Order: sequence, then structure tokens, then C-alpha cells
Amino acid sequence: MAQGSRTKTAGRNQADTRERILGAAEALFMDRGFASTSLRMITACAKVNLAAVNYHFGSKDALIREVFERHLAPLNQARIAYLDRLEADAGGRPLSPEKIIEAMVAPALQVSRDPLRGGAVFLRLLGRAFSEPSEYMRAFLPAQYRAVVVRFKLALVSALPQVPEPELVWRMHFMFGAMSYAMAGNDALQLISTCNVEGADDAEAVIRRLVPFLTAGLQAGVTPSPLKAVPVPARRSRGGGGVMTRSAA
Amino acid sequence: MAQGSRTKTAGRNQADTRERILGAAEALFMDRGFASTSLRMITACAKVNLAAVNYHFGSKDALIREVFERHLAPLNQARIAYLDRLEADAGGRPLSPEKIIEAMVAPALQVSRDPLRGGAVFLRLLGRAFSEPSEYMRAFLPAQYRAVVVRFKLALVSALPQVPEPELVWRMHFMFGAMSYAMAGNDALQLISTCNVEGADDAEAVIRRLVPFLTAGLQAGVTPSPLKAVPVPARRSRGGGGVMTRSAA
DNA sequence: GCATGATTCAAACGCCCGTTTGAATCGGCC
DNA sequence: GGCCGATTCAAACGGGCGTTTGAATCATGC
Repeated sequence: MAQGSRTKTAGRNQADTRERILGAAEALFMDRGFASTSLRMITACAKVNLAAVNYHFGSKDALIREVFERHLAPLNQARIAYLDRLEADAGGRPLSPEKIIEAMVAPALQVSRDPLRGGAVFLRLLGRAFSEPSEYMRAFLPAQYRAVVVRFKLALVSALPQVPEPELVWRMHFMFGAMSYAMAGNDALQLISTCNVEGADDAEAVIRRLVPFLTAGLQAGVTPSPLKAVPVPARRSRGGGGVMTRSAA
Repeated sequence: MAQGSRTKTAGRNQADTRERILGAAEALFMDRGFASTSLRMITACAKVNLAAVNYHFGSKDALIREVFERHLAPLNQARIAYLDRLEADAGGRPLSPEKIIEAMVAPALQVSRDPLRGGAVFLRLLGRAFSEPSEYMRAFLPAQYRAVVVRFKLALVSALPQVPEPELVWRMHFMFGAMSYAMAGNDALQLISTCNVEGADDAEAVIRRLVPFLTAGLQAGVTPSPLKAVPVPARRSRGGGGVMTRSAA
């Protein structure tokens, strides 16, 4: 109707049917999950025919894949590039943990600011995807992230030589958890409403607060406390059983 | 069949039909999510008739509610009781952040050790539930956690007077994210397999590593660095644009 | 201006879903 | 033994799902 003369490789005009589907799917997946977002919802929201999804993408799973790949691959490439640049600038000397986390988080901030790269909507979708239990996502996400995980683990190992490697892997785990939860705007607990925080939907604010939290967490126990935490408080004055002891079976 | 003479209030014998359904539902929900676990899967796994779910629980949503309430309410009560006890023992003096986190996390550890309280399966289900997008969970979880959130926020505010309250609320957010992700055994990134860690399925190991991480994160910026993190590295030697600056739009 | 291939469309397909039904079965009590 | 309420069961209900189909429509090259 109103989008003449595109003429890409061999196609005619549609070009935005695909985009409209991707955009609608992204938004709906974000706040309803994959399993309970139907193609009928997506096509209704995108104002295209139901069959258009299968025509342009082949299947619902293929649509999900495209929704992610469109923005995720560039994001993860940017993370690695950022880290590469930091390391090149450091000229062989190990980076500070803070810088490494910045390399992880700053590209995400850029995405959140740029609708063309997905914007905040995509970031929230990404956060949600980490806990998506579908067979498909369990294979897809690790593949998309593998390079990032390997690269950042190497960087952190040399940035934090005093933290044993297994410990570090666990802390990376926690780091991804906090990140994905925070970026998903996952207010399952409505913590925000308890004490309304300015800019709950401002990804920049989230990220600015996230970095010191993660930096401190990653470095924990190396300077202040001796790694062995939760030192079994056992029982105190009251009865009621020592909660951390193993005695209670 | 094989479970004579129970005679509760007015019922006859079933008593374990309900329990079998709850157990099967818990396990299936855990690794498939709620939306894509059907009643037919549950009843097949529990070896009961399909209609038994609607007979005993009324609906699928009501079943989900019972699966959670069965173990979650006691867990959260134990957390508050643990914190109450710590504070009573401290006699008015503020607790250390570490102790407060311990109060959050230790009762979860107990659950993971005790199959009667849900065991590790329930903990993983709980972790997953935080990112469940269903209409129902978005109302249910905050209600279940409200008392815990309010109580622990108060404790943290007085334990960390140097951290501004909005900042603290954000950090609690991150804390819940790391916790739920870790407890869900949410290996979306298969970080563990990158460097196989002993006891990936041992909740105790997870929790022991989680506490120092969270403690350090909550205290971040109060002693070492001045709260304003990610201090805009701007550009370095190479070109390519300062990634954290706001100039790039 | 008409043939052509790409795209849209309404309709239908078969399938599985949560729920309901009504009869069969069970267990305790007179 | 016979009643009765509680429970189980097989079967079906209507509806929404992802996908497929085949015809209508469109944009273009000749």
C-alpha cells in the first residue's frame, strides 16, 4: 500500500511484514514468555495475516530464533570487542575486575539506548530468556553465549588471581543471574514499589548500580574475609535448633 | 489399594492421590515451566486419573498455588524467624550484613536438605518461578514474599546506614536475582561445564559460595569506591567512541 | 496488458489443552 | 447386607494451538 520501490535481492515490497512480525513477537515474548504467546496474538498485534509467520519464517521456533539472533549476536560481539580493546590498551597488564564487568555491561547499555539495536525491550526479553525452560532455548542460549563466557572467564582469571578458578566460575554464575534478573525488569517481588526508586525503567540507572555490586561480589573474600562463610552460628540463647548445623538431618 | 485406615476429617483413604499429584507437578513444573506442563503429563507421571486434579484442586491454577504454598510459606516464615532470633540475640545493636544474608539463605539450605520440606527440587522450582511471566505468578509471588522483603529491608537499612536506601533496594533486587538464578540451577549458560565444578547440584555448596558474594555486593562502594561507579572511561588510545559516555545518543 | 512469481488471505486441518460429566467403584456404618 | 458419600474412571466437550492449503491479490518485466 504505502511502501513502494524497495526491490531488495529479489523480493518485492513486503520487507516490513517480516519486521513487523519480529517487533510484535519481541514485545509479546517479553511479557508473556514464549510458550504462552501464540502466533495469533503476534499476527494480530503486527496486523498481518496468520499464515505470514510460517511463510516468512517457517515455524514458530524459527521465529523465536530470529527474534534473538537479530540483536544478540551483535551485542555479544560488542562485548568481546570492548574487552579486546581494553586489553590491547592495557598492553599485557591484567585489567581491573571493574573494567571487565564494564565490558560486559556497557554494550548492553548501548543496546538499551538504541531502538535499532533492540532497545530496552530486547534487553528485557533477553533477561527473561535465561530462565526459559523450553528445550529449544536450553540449547540455543549457551551456543550464543559460549564465546563470551570463555573470553570473560579468561579475563577474570587473570584479573583475580587470588580467587580460585572454581570459585570464580560460581561467581560468574551469580553475576549472570543478577544481570539477567535486573535487565529483565523482573519485578516479581515488586521490590521497587516498596520504596519507589527513580528510573526503574531506565536501563542506564540499573546498569550504573549493577557494576559496583558485581565488582564487589567478584572480589569478595579475597581481601576481607577468609572465603569460608556462613560459619555455622549454631544455637544462641533461645532454643529452636541450630539452623545451619547438619545435626537436624 | 495399600494404604488403609487413615480417616482424616471426613475423607477416606486417598490422601496420597493429592500428594502424588503435588509431587509430580512440582517436578514437572520445575523443568518445563507452568505453561507447557499439561495436566495430562502430571496425571500420567503421578499415575492418577486426569480428572483427579480438578476433583482435588479445582483447577490447574489452584494446583500451582498449592504446589507453592505447601513449601514456600514455611520457608519464608523460617527466614523471618531466623532474622528475629538474630536481632533478639544482638539486643538492639545492628546486625552485620553477612548475618542478615545468612538469615535469608540458611533456611533455603535447610529446605534443600530436607525432602519433606521440598528438597532441592522445590528450591529449583522457586528459582524458576521468579521469571515466570504468567499473570497469576505476577500477583502471587509478591504476596508470598512481601513480609520477607519488608522485614529484610528494614534490617539491611540499619545494618548498612552508609548505603542510601534507594541504592539498597536496588542491591536487594540484584541479590534476589543472583539467588533465584543460582538456586534454580539455571545453567542456561552451562558455565559449570566450561570448568566443571564439584557439586554443581549440591545446594549447600551453592549457598556457601553465594553468601560472601552477596555480602560484598551489598556493601559495595561504601568502603572502597565512591558509589559512582563506571566513571566514564571515555576514549582511550584507539578511536571507536567512548562507549559509556552519553554523547553517542 | 498480460503472464509470472512473490505475497497475502480466509479457511480449514489435526492435535492437545483444561474442564466437565455421569457412571462405576470404594470404604465405612447402620 | 445394604445404604451413602467420597473417590476414581473413561469419555467427551469446546476451544485454542501451530501449521497447511489453495485461491486471490499484488508488483513487476516483457
